[in-house]
Amino acid sequence: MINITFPDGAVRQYERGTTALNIAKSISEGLARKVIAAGVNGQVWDLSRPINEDANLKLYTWNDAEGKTTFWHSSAHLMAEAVEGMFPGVKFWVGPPVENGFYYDMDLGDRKISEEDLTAIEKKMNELAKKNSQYIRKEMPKAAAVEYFTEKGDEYKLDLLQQLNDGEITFYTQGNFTDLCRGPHIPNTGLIKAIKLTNIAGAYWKGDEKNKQLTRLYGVTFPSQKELDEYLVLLEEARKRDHRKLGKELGIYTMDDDVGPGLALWLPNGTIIIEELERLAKETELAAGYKRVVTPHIAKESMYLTSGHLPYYQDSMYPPMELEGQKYYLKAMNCPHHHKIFAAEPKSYKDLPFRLAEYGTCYRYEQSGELFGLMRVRCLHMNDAHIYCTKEQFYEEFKAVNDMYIKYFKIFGIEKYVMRLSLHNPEKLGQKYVDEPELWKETEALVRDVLIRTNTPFVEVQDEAAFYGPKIDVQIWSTIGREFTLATNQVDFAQGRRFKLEFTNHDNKPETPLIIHRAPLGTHERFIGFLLEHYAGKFPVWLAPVQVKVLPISDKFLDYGKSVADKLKKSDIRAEVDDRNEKIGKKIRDTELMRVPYMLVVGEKEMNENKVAVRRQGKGDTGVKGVEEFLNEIKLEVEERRGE
RNA sequence: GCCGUUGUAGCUCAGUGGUAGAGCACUUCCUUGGUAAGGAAGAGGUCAAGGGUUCAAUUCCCUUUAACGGCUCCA
Repeated sequence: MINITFPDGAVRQYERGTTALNIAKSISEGLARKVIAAGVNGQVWDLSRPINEDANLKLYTWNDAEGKTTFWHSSAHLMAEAVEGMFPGVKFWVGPPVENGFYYDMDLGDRKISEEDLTAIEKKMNELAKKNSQYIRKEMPKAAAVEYFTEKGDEYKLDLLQQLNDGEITFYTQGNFTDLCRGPHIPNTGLIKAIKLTNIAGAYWKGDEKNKQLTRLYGVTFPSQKELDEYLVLLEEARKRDHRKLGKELGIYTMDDDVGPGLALWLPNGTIIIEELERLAKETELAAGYKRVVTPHIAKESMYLTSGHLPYYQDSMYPPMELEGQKYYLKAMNCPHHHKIFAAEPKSYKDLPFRLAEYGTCYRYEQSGELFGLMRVRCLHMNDAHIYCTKEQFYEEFKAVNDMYIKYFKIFGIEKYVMRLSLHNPEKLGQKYVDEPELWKETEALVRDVLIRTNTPFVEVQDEAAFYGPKIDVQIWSTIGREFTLATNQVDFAQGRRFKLEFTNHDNKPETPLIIHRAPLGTHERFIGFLLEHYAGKFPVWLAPVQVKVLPISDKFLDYGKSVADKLKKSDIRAEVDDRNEKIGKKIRDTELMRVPYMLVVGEKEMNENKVAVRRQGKGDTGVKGVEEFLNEIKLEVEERRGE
C-alpha cells in the first residue's frame, strides 16, 4: 500500500500502482467524470499513469489552469490526427496549449489549408472525439524513437529528439495518431465536446525568421458546447472594446493612406485626451523636480553614432535625408538630444540629480506587419525624461520613478499589469548589448534591489534589456490579448560615457553620471489606445472629450440650453448643446453611444427654475439640480481626476 | 519583412462577366415631442491603384498598396 496525501493534508492509503483516476473514483463518481489530469508531487500526470510510491496528489479539473492546458494540449493532438487524415504526409513540429486554446505547427509541403478546410477539420475532429479514443502513454528508448521518425521521414521530430535524453522519451497515441510528446494528456478524446478552429497563420520554425515558415493552426476546445458559446460571446465583447473600433466611433484618431501607415492623425476628441495627459504629466513632473525641454525632430548621423543607437537600430529608423554631404535622421528616441542639453553647461554634483522631461515626438520605421492600431505606430509622442544622477542617488531616483508609476496607475485604475525586470543575455554581449559584463551585473542588482526593497511584485526575464542597460517594463494586454509594454523605467550606464557626460564631484574630479530613462505614461499613442480599451470608451470626466451634453427637450428650450452650456464653458467644462431637431429619446441615445459622462436634459420645468435634469452615462436619470450645484460638483470631479 | 485573408457610399455591410444596392450618418421639409432610434423627400460611389484576359471587368488573372489574423521585431 502507498500513502496518498491530498491538498487539505488528508492521507489515504491505496494499492501500489493505482492511478489518479481510480483515486478520484474512490472519492466520488462525479469527481471522476470531471477530473482531467493529476498533480503528482508537483508534476502534472496522466490520470491513467500508475502511481507506485507515496505521493502528494492534486486532482485537476477544467477549472484549474493545469486542467485547461492538459485539455488543450490533448486537443492539439486531436487536431493533428484530423489533419493527418486529410493531408497524408504532413509533418508536425510542436502543438502546445496557449492562453486561450492551442496551436499546432505543421509542414504541409506544397499544400495549403484554407478557411474552408478549417470547417472540415473541425468536423473531422468532432467525429474523432466521439470515438472516445484513449490517449495511451508509452515510454520509448531513444534509438527506437529515432528509428520511428526516420522511417516516417519526419525531420522535425528528429530535431526535437536530438535535445532529449534516453529514458525521458515518451510517445502518446490516440486513435490513428502517434506523437512524440512528454504529455500529460486527458484520459480520452470523448471529453472534448466543443471545438472551434480560430485561425491559420504562418510561423517561423523555431521562431527564427531565417527559418522556413510552417503553417500554424489555432483552435480552442471546451468540455461543453455551452462553454464554447460563452467564450464566443466573450470574444465578441472584447472586439467591441477594441481601441481601433472605439477610436473610430468616438472620433479619437484616424489613419490615412496618403499620410502613411502607422502615422496616426489625432482628431479633436483625441487631442483633448492628449492635452489632459500632458497636463497631468507636467504637474507631476514639475512637482518631482523635473525641468522641461524641447528638442528638434531630427539630428545628424554623428549624434546617433556617438549614442550607439545607429548600429543597433538603423533598420528601424526612417532613412536619412542627405543635405550638403550631411546625413540627418528623424529621431527615433529623445535621449541623445537630452544628453546634449546636459552637456551644454558644465555640471557640478550640486546640480544632480538633473532631470529633463519632454513629450518627445519620435519616428520609428516599424516593419509593416508589426503595425497595430495605436499600439504600434511609426510616429509616437513619448512621455520621456532622463535623470542624470550619481550612483549614491540612484536608489532614491529610481524608486521615485517607480512611485510615480504607481501614482499614475492609481489615477487610471490600472490593476492588470506585470512589472518585468528585463535583464541582458551574457551570450549577446557586444552584439545586442554593450560589452560591459561587470556594469551589467552591478546595475541589474541595483534595479532588483529597488523592486525588492519596495515590495514591488515583479518577474525577471533574460535577454529583454535595452542595449545600454537593464530596465523595468510594465506589461499590459490589449483586449484581443496581445502583450505590450505600456511604460518603462531604464538604467543606462553606457551613453553617459559615450557622450563624455561629466559632472565635477565633491573632490573636484570629473565623474560620469548614471542615467535613468523613464516613460511612465509611455507614448500618447499606446497609452490612449490602452485607455480606450481599459475604459471601454467610457473615460472618466476629466479625460472625456465632451464632458457635458445639454439636451433641450425641444427648440423652445434651445436658448436656455445654450445659456447653461455657456456657463459651464466659462468654468472650463467641455460642454456642448445638442441643437438638432430630434426627439429627446434620440438625443439621449446618441449621446449615450458617444459615452458622454453627463447629459443635462432641459425643458420647461428646468428653464423656469434655472435647473437641469442630470443623467449620468450608463446610469440613467439621477434627478434635477440647480445649475450652480451641478457646476460645482463637476468641477470638483474634474479637479480631483476622479475615476468611477 | 514573412505566411494567410480582405479592400464596394462618411460608417456597417449586401451584390453582380452587361458600368451598383440596404441601414445608419448627411441635406431639406413636416413634426416641438420629458430620459436609448418620429415621418417624408433628396444628395452621395473612377466598386483601393495599375496592368492583363474578354465584344464587355467592380466581378476572372497578375502586380502594387493598405488594413486585418499570426510569425519575427520593439531603443
